[in-house]
Amino acid sequence: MTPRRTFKREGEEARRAALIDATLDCIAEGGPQAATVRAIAIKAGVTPGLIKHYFDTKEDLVAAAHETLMTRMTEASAAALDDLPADPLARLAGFITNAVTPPVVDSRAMALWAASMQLVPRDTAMRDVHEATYLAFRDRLEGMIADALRTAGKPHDRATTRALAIAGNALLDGLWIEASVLPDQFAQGEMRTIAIRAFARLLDLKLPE
Amino acid sequence: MTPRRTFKREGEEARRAALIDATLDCIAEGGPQAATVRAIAIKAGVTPGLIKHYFDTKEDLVAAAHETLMTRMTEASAAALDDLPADPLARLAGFITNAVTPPVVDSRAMALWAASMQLVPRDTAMRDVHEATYLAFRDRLEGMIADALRTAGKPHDRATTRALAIAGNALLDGLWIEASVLPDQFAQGEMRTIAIRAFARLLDLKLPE
DNA sequence: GCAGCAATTATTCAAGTGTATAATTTCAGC
DNA sequence: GCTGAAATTATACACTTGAATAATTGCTGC
Repeated sequence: MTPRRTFKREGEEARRAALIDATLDCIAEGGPQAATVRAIAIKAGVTPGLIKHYFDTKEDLVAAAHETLMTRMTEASAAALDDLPADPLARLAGFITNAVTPPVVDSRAMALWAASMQLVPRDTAMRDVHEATYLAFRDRLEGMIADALRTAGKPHDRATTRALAIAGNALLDGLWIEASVLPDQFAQGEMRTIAIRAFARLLDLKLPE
Repeated sequence: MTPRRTFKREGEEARRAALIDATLDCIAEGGPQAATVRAIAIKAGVTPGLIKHYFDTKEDLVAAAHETLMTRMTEASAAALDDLPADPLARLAGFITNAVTPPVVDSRAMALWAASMQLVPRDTAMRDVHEATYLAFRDRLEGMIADALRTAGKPHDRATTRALAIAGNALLDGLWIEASVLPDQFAQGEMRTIAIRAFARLLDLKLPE
């Protein structure tokens, strides 16, 4: 008889995290259909049965994975804030740069994001997560836009900053997508320049390039 | 014995189109995993075996479906051009409006688009299709931007119009996504106003609202 | 060190998957 | 009307899927 495979006990949190990471890896590499319980288990270094132990159903695991993904994206953009300068104009410029250059720009991240977006229209829970994530990012951008406008002595009422944040957010999203998916279409540093100048014209401000 | 199901012969083109439409319906409703040969066949009103007759493999059918989807999106934006006014500023404004309002804004279309985007990073054929589609749309936008700038007597060299087209395209994409996915976040007509004003500031032009 | 519990693996199962092949039916050309 | 070829259906199959259950193992508290 082949001996039963040896194993080590990990904490619940570690195992759940490992399974979620494995799920995201599978989806990134082969799409949702590649994220089978067996493939996930192998990538997590575990047998399929364990999934059932930590998640009632595979659907639960996939949902947890998508929620984790969105949370991480939000946290990543928040963490980058700490390294930005205090001056509102430089701060906004740094924020924009981060959004349209690696490592935020990344084809794997964009594939995962697309997988999540696909679920949003038909899954209420996913829509709620997306809505919260979207608004959190946009609100942060709106705050920085308001600060930048105030510094420059420009009007910055709520109606104006809201509209500019919606447009600015859309601009960053669109640039992020294309930079991630068609990197060869853009020269080194071109995206950054385009993004900064577009924001400068959008806000009618001089932003440090 | 239950009698064998009666059928009618359709032309090859009609059947292929029906199968492709059925595939897109399945993906839109339940994601790629819902697009099984049986589900597709039922929706197309045929039996699963027929798929094999028109497509060597299911993968071929799915690939054809995605290519058709992208082609249709391009054609839809091209068709709308014919109904636009000739005046460059009004024409650009109309083009922008189309991109951020129904029927172009549509959650089903956005779910399908997300499904395609997910494939792009790991499927060269899909990337080629996406790249061609993206450039076709962007070039069209660049032409309209150049016309609008010329009309207004503003500089419109290639380097400038290229950067503005990349940014404008990203802006429209981002707004289209959010309008499609979170329609409740925006008041009636708000997206249109935001898009027009954002373009006006981006190009430093007065666009008809 | 040992008892017992929970974590983990192994095994099993029914349902669903894509595809290949055989059996029929439609329809165009004569 | 026949006939033959092509379109379509029906059937079969091997494999994968998610889940449920049983068997074992690692570990904590004593």
